[in-house]
Amino acid sequence: MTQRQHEALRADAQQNRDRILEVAHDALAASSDASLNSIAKKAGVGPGTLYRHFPNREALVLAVYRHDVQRLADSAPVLIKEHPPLDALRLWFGQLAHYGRIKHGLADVLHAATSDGLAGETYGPVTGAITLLLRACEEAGAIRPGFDPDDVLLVVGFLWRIDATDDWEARAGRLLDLVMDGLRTGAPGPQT
Amino acid sequence: MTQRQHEALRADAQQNRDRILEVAHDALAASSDASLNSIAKKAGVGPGTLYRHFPNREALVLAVYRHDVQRLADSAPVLIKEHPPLDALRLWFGQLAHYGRIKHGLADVLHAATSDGLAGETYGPVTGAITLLLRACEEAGAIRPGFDPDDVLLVVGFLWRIDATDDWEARAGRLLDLVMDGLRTGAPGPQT
DNA sequence: ACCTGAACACCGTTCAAGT
DNA sequence: ACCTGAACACCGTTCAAGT
Repeated sequence: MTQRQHEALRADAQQNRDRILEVAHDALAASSDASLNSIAKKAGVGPGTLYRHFPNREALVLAVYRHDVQRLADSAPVLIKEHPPLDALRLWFGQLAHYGRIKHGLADVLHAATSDGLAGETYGPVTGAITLLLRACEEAGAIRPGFDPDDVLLVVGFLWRIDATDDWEARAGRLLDLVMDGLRTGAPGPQT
Repeated sequence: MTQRQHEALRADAQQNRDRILEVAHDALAASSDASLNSIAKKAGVGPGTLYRHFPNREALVLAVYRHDVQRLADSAPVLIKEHPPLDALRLWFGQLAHYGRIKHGLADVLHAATSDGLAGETYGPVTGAITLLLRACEEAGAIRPGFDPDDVLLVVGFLWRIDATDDWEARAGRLLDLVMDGLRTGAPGPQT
């Protein structure tokens, strides 16, 4: 279960790193804007130690959710195998929705990561999954070709901004349908 | 040009209020997360004075952008008169995009205001404008009926999250087309 | 190599004291 | 009735000093 991150950290450093991630995971789940100082304190390390491992909040959050993001991304090919492409896409969006709701802190970070160069690291798999799903749909002739995965993710970003009312699932469903309809073949070109 | 906000503030209070709004407008345009303390200082008032007029950041931002929001809302009926409904909707989205880009600080606040009860005050006109546009489109048979204005605004929220690259207009255009296609009549019901 | 924790500049927010 | 500005608890971040 222990992971060698960069290669051969000193034993105590590795312990600190793991402990910080563990604490951060809980703290961020409880409140997505938990302060770094408070996380450090809960982890029993000085603030300097936290900053040594994670130079900024974004780096920490990305590290915390790395595994979850990977799991989400990995589900894409599975869905494609088990469902028609369009259904797979829609189902994956559904997972994305639930995912983004629980790990609430991730939303902003994901977007921030898009614009910066560091897409490849943690955020890349998400783009990869969308690419895969879009391609499958294209090949089946179910959606119009030429959509950019990042664009699609940007549009679907509303999922993270639906408030936690009790009908959020219905709302998310309706809005996902709206987007799906926009992606589909059959929507006309320009004008009425 | 001076506005009686709540009714009969004392003269110096009114001056302070105006001055704060003026400074805040510039400061927020320069950096959407300018601190309230720094705004108070630039306005030449103590922090307490700022808090007396605006109990929190949200209240200040809403007050600052009140007029701009109103102007945006007012353009909706004009567009409807001058264009076919679907074009009007699309054009209005375009204005919303430009608007949201310049007054960058407003984006989050708008969303925050949606969930809280205070929609009516500053945010209401936006919903009103969308309602108007959607209704015109429905009556022309151009879009499917039953869309919730808040839902539409939520989806279109990606406009505020497109980064300020030089092709953002093209990107925004593509994504708006996507949404428009989802709204249109002609998009099939369920399934491939 | 790595950790500690005091320290810095700053944040939002409050409130006694003034006029 | 309104304003001032010191004060509080906290934030992110740094860095000398320790082991």
